[in-house]
Amino acid sequence: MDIHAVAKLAHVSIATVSRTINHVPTVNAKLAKRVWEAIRELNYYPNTQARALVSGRSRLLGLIVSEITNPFFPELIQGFEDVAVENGYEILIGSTNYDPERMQRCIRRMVERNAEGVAVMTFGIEQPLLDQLADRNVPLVFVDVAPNRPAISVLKVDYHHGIRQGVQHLAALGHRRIGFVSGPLRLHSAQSRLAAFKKALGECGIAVEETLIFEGDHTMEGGMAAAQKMLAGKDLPTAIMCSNDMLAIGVLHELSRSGLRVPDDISIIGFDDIHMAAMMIPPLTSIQMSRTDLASAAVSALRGHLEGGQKREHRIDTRLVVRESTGFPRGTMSHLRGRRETVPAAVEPA
Amino acid sequence: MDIHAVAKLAHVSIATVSRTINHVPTVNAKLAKRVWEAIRELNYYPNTQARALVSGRSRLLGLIVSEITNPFFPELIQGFEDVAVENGYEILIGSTNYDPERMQRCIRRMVERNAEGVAVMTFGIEQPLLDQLADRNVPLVFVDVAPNRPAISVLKVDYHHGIRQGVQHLAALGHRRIGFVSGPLRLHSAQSRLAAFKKALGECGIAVEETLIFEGDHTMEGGMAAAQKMLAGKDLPTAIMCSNDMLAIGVLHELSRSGLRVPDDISIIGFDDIHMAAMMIPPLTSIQMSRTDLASAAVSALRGHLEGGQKREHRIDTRLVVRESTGFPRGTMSHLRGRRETVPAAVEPA
DNA sequence: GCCTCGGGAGTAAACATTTTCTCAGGGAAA
DNA sequence: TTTCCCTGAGAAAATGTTTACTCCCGAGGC
Repeated sequence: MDIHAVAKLAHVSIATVSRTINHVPTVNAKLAKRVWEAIRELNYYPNTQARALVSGRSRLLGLIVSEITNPFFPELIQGFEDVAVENGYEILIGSTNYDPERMQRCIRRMVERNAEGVAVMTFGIEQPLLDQLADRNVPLVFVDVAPNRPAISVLKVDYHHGIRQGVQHLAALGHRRIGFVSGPLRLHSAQSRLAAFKKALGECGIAVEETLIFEGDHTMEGGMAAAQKMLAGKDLPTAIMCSNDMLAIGVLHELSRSGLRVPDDISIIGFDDIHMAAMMIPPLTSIQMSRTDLASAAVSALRGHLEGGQKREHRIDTRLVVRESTGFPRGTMSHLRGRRETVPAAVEPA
Repeated sequence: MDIHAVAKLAHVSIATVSRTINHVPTVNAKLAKRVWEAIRELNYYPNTQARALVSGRSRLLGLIVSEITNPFFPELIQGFEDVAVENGYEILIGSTNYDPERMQRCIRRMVERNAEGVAVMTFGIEQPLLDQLADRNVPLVFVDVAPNRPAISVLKVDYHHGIRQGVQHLAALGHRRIGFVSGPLRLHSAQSRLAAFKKALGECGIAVEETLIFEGDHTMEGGMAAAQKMLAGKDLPTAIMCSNDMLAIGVLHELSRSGLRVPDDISIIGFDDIHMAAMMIPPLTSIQMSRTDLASAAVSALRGHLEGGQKREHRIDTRLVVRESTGFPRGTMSHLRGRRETVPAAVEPA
């Protein structure tokens, strides 16, 4: 069931079969028809490794994410896969779990399998590890920040836009003490989000209070831990912004365990707007960063490098999605409670 | 940077390099050392496609899941990947989204890439589509049910055990009207879960009421829709069991939107025990089906076919994990509320 | 001392393609 | 009619491995 069988059945040479399969235009229509019929009849599939070997093109794109169990990433992977497959590429997934050793193995696998391009969506680079890829001139895409070399693109996320919308939303509701649960600050994206938050506070005329800023780790457990620390402090914030939705879910959970109500006692805003956010109780106000945009920008950046185009920088927007985890701060405008104009009415306790 | 370069640098033949890499024991230790040094110095990686081409082994395992955005599957993928990589395999992921056309493409990709084995974890087979794989004698693993052919294994999930525990738990709390939100009934696994539920009801001496059984689709939206239908009925159940956690989360969300409290008004039990279940408000009582067990059973079944072992059937356990979404039915034993002995005290509203 | 056996290393074939040459044949121009 | 060019198809080289086969050399047995 190789190309020779097809050639024999179609009474042509193997070269003609190959050309037919690859849609080389010089092949005679009549022969091509015979070839396609033979292919169908034999149920023939070209051998990918042989193709890759001789052509030097694996048609494989790598995607390295930090944590496949964070729902943000499956949504991203889905989009990435769809766009990649659409363009005739297969994808290779690696999940690092923030572990440099796993990262190392992922990269090794990408190199071994000859991935033609790799998207590193871990939101934080481990520079030395990636040299193996960069040294081989494998096109790369990063998020936020990237070494400045040829064949490397960056997806610049405009954290500031969405986060400012979030802070403005809180400020408009009357919040002045706004806490922040950050991601691990060694991650560039976590730093950017925190910086955007501080900047937005300034723009709203609110002073930054370092005691209201907690470092988490982008997991639900991290959110719980941060909330516990926060609750242990004496002067609670009236609203908390989180560096991602998983943190927000953890915070929400911990507040609920402590008997605090969201948004009546404390408002919460997440980041990413994962699908699950809308299902939380209360549904989580969050800052959306489109996974499909991110995915298609990543693929198109890689394709750019591979197929001649370029455009080294892509911009990704963020925007606030208001749901029911944000409301007026406790004690203010309480007579209006339940009649908020900016958010749909939450389910109030009986 | 191919094997010849290494051979040259180490002053040996390419065959010796190949043997060294593959740990063929006959190679002289001294030469092997020279080879390894050369490999390190050149930073050489063997070309996977060439290896695969000549050896006929791609060292690729396929994993087809129904929906990568359902958190159950990333957890499964994680486990599968870990075990596969541990055994020197790479994985190829396909997500069908319950769409036969996508399934078709997934299978085609698996065949084209020469996957050595494929785990079909869609919890429901599309028989004719899989013939392409079966015809090529690719070892397969299914969940619950599989065509009886050589090189095909089944992972039999013992739904009944966990579901019975769940029903018993509810019955012990005093529930007699227990609803069920099933998955899509064309999926074998959804049918099995429903059947196990009915059987367990019988064992607890509770009659099956068909009007309390709703068909969902294993998504949160499906759970919401089912809950809406349920709420539209006149005689509400006091507890609801769901065919997976996503449904349960949807139901929880919809009940909350309607002002009903869980577990005070209605108890809920999910299935799968995804990580997120513990973070819901209230934390979801669920029936655990271990992803890591499933993953390692799948890989070991495939390896069995590939490397000579066999064992065609693996058993997967399920067990109840009690959290706070289950409690006494409304109106009964209300004097005991807050003093349940079987469940940790829930956070009661003030 | 010679022959045989075997350990260990090298040579070359095989794997299934793509792609560059090469060549045949036909049509058009001189 | 001859020559040139062009179209289209086949032959063969090349891709980077693994592995069967060969070969050399040393040791041991007769």
